[in-house]
Amino acid sequence: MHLIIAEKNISANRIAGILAGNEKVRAVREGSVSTYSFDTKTVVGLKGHVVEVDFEPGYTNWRSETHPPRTLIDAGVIKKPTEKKIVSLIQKLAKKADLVTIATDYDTEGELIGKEAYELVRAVNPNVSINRARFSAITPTEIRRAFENLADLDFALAAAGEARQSIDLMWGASLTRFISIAARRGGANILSVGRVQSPTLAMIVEREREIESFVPETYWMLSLETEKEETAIEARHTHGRFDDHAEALAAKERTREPLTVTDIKEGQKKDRAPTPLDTTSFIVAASRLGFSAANAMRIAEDLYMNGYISYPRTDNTVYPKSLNLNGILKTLRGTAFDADVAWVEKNRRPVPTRGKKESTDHPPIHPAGAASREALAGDRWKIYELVVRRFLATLSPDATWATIKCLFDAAGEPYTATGGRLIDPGWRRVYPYSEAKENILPTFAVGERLAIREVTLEEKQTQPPPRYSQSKLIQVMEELGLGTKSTRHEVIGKLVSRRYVQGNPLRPTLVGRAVTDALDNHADTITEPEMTRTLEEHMQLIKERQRTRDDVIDESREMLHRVFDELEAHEEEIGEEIREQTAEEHTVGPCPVCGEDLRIRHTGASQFIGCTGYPECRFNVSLPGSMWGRAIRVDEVCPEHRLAHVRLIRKGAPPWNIGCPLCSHIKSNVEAFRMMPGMTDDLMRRLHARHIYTVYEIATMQPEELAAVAGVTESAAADLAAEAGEVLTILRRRTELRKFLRKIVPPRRGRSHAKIFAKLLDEGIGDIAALSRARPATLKKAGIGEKETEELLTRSREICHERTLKEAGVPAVSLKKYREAGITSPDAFCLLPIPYLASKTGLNPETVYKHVEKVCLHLGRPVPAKVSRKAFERGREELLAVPGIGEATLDRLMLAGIYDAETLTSADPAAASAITGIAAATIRAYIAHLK
DNA sequence: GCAAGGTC
Repeated sequence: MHLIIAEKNISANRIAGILAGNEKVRAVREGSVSTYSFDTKTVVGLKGHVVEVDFEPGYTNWRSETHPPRTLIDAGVIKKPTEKKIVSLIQKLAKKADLVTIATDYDTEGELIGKEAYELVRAVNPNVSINRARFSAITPTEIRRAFENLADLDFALAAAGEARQSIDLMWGASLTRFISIAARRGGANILSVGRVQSPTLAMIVEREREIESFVPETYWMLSLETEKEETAIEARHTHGRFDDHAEALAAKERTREPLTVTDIKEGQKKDRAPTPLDTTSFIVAASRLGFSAANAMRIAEDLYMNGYISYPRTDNTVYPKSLNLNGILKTLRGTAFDADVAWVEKNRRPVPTRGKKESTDHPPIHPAGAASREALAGDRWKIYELVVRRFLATLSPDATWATIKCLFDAAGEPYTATGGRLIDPGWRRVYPYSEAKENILPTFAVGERLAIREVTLEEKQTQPPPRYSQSKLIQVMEELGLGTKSTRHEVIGKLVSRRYVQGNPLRPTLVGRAVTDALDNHADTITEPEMTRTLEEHMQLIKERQRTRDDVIDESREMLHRVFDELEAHEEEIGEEIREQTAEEHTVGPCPVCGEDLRIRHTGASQFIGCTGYPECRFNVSLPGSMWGRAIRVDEVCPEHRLAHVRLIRKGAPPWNIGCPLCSHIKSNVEAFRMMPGMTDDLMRRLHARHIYTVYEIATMQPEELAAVAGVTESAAADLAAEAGEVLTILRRRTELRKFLRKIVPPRRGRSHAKIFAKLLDEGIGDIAALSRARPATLKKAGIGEKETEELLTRSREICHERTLKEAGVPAVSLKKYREAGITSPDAFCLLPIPYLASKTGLNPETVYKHVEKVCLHLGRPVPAKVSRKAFERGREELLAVPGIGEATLDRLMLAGIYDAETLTSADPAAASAITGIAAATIRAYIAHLK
C-alpha cells in the first residue's frame, strides 16, 4: 500500500481526486478522520501539527525550588501528540505501507509538519521508504508533476522550523513564568510573554504614550467662498497651513476683490481597481464593514469549509496562472451577482490586477462556489458578498476621473480649488464599499472675475496619531514580520484575553503597560520585532545548511541566560513595579464611609469590593461569586457614588454589567429591608445615609449603636435587630431551597430556576420545610414535572426529618445507623418499640431509649418505657428458647413490642398477629408453651 | 497554568 500524507483533510481529498484520475475514490471515515483510497493508494490528511513541543517531565511546577524559570532554558524538549486519533491512524496505516509520501504544504512549517509525520511513521515501520512530494498549488498539473518527481524530505528546512519551535517555547515559557511569579500572579491572571505578542503589545503601549505626550500645535487655514451660477465654491489659500497667526491674518486682510481666474488645469486620473485579497487585505476590507479581525476570520473559515470561498489563510495577492478565472465567473452566473458578472464579462480588463506579494502556497481569497442570500444569513452573506465583489473588481477596468484644478488671484493672494468627476466608474460598479466622492466645479474661463462672498480664517489644532484599529495593527504586524497570516488575528485575541489591551481601536490596560515597561527595562530583546528578524535570518542559514539547528538554539540559550542575569538581579523591583502599577486596575473609587480606596478583591470562588482602610474601615460590598464571571472595573463612573462600574466577564458568556456596585448593592438589599415589619422609607433613608445597606449589618449591630444611627430608643432598636435576624433566617432558608431546587430540577428552555423559584414563593413556599408539605398540584403549576415533584417531596421530607432529629439532639453518627436501618422519620422514633429499634440498628437499647426520649420530648409526645440492656438480652434468650421462634420471628415480634417472656404472655394474640403477620394461633402456641 | 505555529 502506498500511503500519502497531506497537511489537512481537504487537501487529502483533492490530492486523491487528482491522482485517481478516472478511478473512483473510496472515502472512509474512521472516527473523525477520513481516508481516501483508490488503486493501492491511501491518502490521509493531518490537521497541521499533530504533535506539540513541550518540556521533558519535571518542569510542571512553576514555583519549584529546584526548577525555577531559568532552568527551562536548558530543559530538554519533547514532542507529544495533540491529535491522538490522527496519530494512531497514521501509525496504523504506516505499518501496512510499503511506500509513504509526505505531501504537506511546501514551506517551512509544512516541511516540519511533514517531518513530524515522518517520525510517526518511522516509529512503527523503520524500513519503509519515505519520500516527499512538493507542489505549490493543488491543481492537476502541479500535483501530477510533483508525484512524478518525488524527492526526499528536506531535513534542513524542517530543522529551521524546529529551531523556531524550541526558541519560542523556551523564551515564552521561561519569561512568562518569571514575570508572573515576580508579580505574584497565577491562574487566570498570569502575565504572558512571547516573541510575537510582546512586541505587538509594545507597539500599542508605545502609541498610547505618543498620544498622551502629544502637544497639539495651533495652525490656521485660510479659505474663501465664491459663487458661480448660484453654487458656492470654496477655494483654499495656496500657502496651505499657516503656523504664524499674524502672517495668516495679514494674508486674510490682503484678500479682496476682484477675484480673477488665472489658470485652469484639466486632466484625467485613473483610479486603479483593487488587488486580489490575501488574509491581511481581507481583514482590512472586512473591518470597513464592521467585522473584528477574529470574527472575519472565523466566518471566512466557515465559508471555506463549506466550499463557498477559497482558503482564507494566504499571503498571495497574485492569481496564479492555474486559477480558472472564467470558471469562477461561470459559477457565479445565476446568483444574486448575475448582472455584475455579465457586466464584468463584457467589460473585463485584459489582465487581472495583481498585488505586491506573490507566494505559491495558496491563491488569493476568491469565491469557490455559488451561494444565495437565503442560504447564508446575515454576516456570512456579507463576507461572502465581499469576497465575490472583490473578485469581480479585480477583473474590472479601472475607474476614470476627470480632474480640474482652478487657480485664483485675489488682489495678489493666490487661491485654488480642485474638482473631480467620475466619468467611468469601472470597478466601482461592482465594488461599492469605498465611496467615490465627487466634487463638481462649474466651468470657469481664464480671466473671469468673481465675487468673494466670505473669507474664512480657521484655527485648527494638530491631532495626535490615531490608536491602532485591529486591522491597522495586523497590517503593521505584517510589515514588521510579526506572526503569520494564520496567527496575527489570534495574537490580538490573546492580548485581549490576557487583559493587556481592550477596545477597538486598541488601548493598553494598566497591566499591559506595566508588563511592557518591565520587559522594556530589563528584557528588551523580547519586546523588539528585531528578534523575529534575527530568528528568520538564522532559520535561513539553517535551510542553507550553513548553520545547524542546535547551534542556533544554543546561541539563543546563551542570550536568554544573559537576559535572566538581568531579570533575576531585579526580581523584587520588577514585581513591585508591576503590582504598584496595576493596583489601580482594581480600584473602583472612594469608600463612602472613610474615603479610602475601594478595591475589587478576588479570593478563590468569592469576590467582593472591600475598603483599603480595612480593618479600621470594614465597609464592603458583596459581588456575585466568580462562577458568574470575574469582576473587573470598567471606565464608566457612577455620578452619585463616584464609583467605577463593575462587570463580570466569563468565557463563552455575554458580560454581566453590574453597573455601579453600590447602586446595585443598595437595590438588591432594599427588598430585604422591606421584609422587616418595622422598616419604613424614612428609616431606610436614615440607614442609607449612614452607609448601612444590609439586613445583616442591622442584625449584628449593638443596640445602642443602632439606636443612635436609626434615631430610635434602644428597645425599639433591639426589636429592629430581632426582626433583621428573622429576615436573615428567612433569606438563608430561601437560598437553601434555591440550591436544593437547582440540584434536583434540571434547567430547561423557558423554565429557568429563577422562574420556578418565583412561582413557588408566590405560593408561599419559601423553604425546604414548606416544600416538603406542598401539594403535588402546586409544584406542577410552578412548572415542575411529575417525576421531579416526587423526588423533590421525598428528598425534602428526608431533609426535614433529619433536621428535626438533629434538633432533638440525636447525634449524627447514630443518625447514620438509623438511616441505614431505614428509620428516618421522627414518627418512627416515637411509635416503634425500643427493642425493635435496637435490634434493627444494632444499637444498645439504652442508647436508643435516650434518643427516643429526646425526640418525644422535642415533639411533645409521651415517652415510652425504658428497656435496659440486661432485660433486652435476657428477653432474647427467653424467646429464642421457645420452639418455633428464630431470629426472623423474633424481629417480627419486636415490631409488636414483644421482646421477652413477659411481654409475650401478656400480649393480645389477635393484635400482635395483625402487626407481625404471624398467625394468631401460632402466637397462642408460643404463649401456651411459656405458661 | 507558559509560546507560536499549523488546522477545525
